[in-house]
Amino acid sequence: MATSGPGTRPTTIYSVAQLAGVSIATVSRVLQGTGATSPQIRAQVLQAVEDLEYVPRRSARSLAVQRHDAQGLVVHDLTGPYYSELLMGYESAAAKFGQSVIIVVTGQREDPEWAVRELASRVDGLVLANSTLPDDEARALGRRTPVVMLARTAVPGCDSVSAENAQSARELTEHLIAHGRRRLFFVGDPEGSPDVQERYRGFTEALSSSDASEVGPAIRVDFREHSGAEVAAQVMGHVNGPDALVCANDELALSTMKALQRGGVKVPDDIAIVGWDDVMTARYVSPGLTTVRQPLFELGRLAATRLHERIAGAPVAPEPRILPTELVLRSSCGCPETDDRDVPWVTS
Amino acid sequence: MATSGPGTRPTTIYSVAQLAGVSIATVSRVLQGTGATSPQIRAQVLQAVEDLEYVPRRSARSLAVQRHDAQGLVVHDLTGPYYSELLMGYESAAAKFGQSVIIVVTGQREDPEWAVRELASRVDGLVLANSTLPDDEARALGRRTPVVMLARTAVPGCDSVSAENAQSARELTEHLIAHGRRRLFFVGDPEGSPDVQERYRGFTEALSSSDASEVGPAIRVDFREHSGAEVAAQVMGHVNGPDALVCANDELALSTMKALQRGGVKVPDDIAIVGWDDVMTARYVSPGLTTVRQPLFELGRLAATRLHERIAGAPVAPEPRILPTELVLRSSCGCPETDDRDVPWVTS
DNA sequence: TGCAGGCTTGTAAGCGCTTACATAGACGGA
DNA sequence: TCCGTCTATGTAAGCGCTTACAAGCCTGCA
Repeated sequence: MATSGPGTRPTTIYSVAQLAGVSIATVSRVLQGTGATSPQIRAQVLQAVEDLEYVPRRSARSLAVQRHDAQGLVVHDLTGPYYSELLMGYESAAAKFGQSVIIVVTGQREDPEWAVRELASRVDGLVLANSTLPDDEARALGRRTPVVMLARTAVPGCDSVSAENAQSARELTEHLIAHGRRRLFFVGDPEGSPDVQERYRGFTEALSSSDASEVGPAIRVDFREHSGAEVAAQVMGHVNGPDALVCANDELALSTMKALQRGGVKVPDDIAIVGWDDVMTARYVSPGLTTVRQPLFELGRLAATRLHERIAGAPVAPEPRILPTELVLRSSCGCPETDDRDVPWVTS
Repeated sequence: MATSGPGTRPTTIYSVAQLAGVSIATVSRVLQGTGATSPQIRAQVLQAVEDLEYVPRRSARSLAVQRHDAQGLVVHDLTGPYYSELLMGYESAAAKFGQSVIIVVTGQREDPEWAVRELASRVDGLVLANSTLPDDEARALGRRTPVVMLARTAVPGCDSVSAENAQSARELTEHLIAHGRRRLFFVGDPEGSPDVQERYRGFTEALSSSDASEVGPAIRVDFREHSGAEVAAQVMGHVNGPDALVCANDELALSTMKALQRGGVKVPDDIAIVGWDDVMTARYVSPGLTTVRQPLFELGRLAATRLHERIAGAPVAPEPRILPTELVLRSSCGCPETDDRDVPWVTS
């Protein structure tokens, strides 16, 4: 029974109070459940609320209680499977705390810093993913509002959650060496993101602590799919090229693999290829792509949870929280064809 | 030079006014650019704003101007590549209008309707994707605030944007018939979403206007990857099984294809398979998956734009806005191996 | 010199909600 | 019967911002 049509004044706490024959304070108390109220009055108020389809204005409440019940999530882009799952985890945790999430994608913004400041004024705290804001800006923000860093180098005064990178890179590299590979190259630009930087670090560490080969410079390309052709061309041009490629992510690994295969290179016989993220395609291509699975949903959830705690008054955690990752061995590294555990097309 | 530390009172328009030696009205006018201000005063104010790192409280402004400069986006889940791109398009358009976007994922909510009502109280309008709220609830919402329906059957009083489905389904089906296929089955549950319902309609229309075969019932399974094995088992059980499968989306098509291949069925020789969405995997598998590409980014952008117009006062569009889709022919339908236009691993 | 009229700035009244405090009954014990 | 106490409700003061309106100042013209 909405009495509010176009032109009618919107229903406020005053309309409800009037209809229920009580004061606005009483309405507020009934709705908040704060303060004692007689069952009689409560019923009247709730009835009026229902009749008018009353929903309190968020902005008025925020102004009064100095709280938004909302968290901000700032990411650079949303492409790839990476973010949808992260976002799911984030949103689901935030929902449990009764928090809304406002999302800002800085990638295409003309003025990211302004966007984030603006965001900060409508939330109780924010999560900053990598490649969104420079560290000093982040730190400044962290002084005024709770901030959690996501998959990015720790900043003093801010919490930090991320997935483990260097260790898995080391394992992956050692695994390739165990397969007899000796000329390993890293593909992707370590400057591009802290994640990749860590992966590159793990890669070089594993390499230099073995007698496999000298550590060559990384093949610096953009992380996106279109770089594959470029990498393949570069690799096939070598006289004594690599026999293994550690790629910064799966998109890069997959497109490189395809381009090499089209060029007549055999994977993994001639060149082994591995990546990061375990995207859906990784288990559909042939050979299956060996990669590293990140707990993305969990990462999102953790970020939301930590931010919520901070908003509730918890102190900044002294240590960054780092989630373990998991090697997924398929056959692009030289392992025998997968036995199909955990692939969805097999009934178990 | 943030003078605000923990414990200090937060900076408000009053602090700025005081520091600049003017009234709060003047500060507001300078910041809004409304009303004439002398260059002298303006400079003082801006200086103070900078010194204090002042950002106006959003809630106070919203309360005063009765506007949030925010849009709500309600989706059922975020899995798959579908939503990340849609979201990118949405966010980028909204950003251009100076709008924030607050996102609610109803999938795991205990009370979606409450969540959406709550959302409605902190935004100027909302976009409702399919499978989020029942129609009557949506319509009720549409009476009180601008609402745009996304990829969902039109609701009177609400705008509606979606991608074309029936037509492409018809084309896809006719294409398979032209390949000589005669026993075509649809895979996926038409009840599951309006999109799929439309696709099924196109499928049956094409079939009944040809002399290919009778229209069999759809193989009703969940849209997710794990259904592939089930479909394959069902299909291989037939004595005179299908020679073509039109799957409701790519995930289903891909997992079914894999499962069939593992069962010794040749694609496309024994059975042709097609899907919808053109996910990344579709161009990496062998044979390449014939599918339908939807303009997701554009769809997101359109939804944001339409909502913005509605918020600005435009009337509800009488007709739903339907974006065209595009057939992507690869070889799972029986076409010869793709010539690799538009695949990223080929330098052009 | 006086005053109309155009600028610039200040004053103050909201916007809708929460909440500290005041107030009015109801009840029980002295 | 009176008063202290407790409970249920109302009153009113904000929260930080915008904006209609008032007020002051300066310019230029009669």
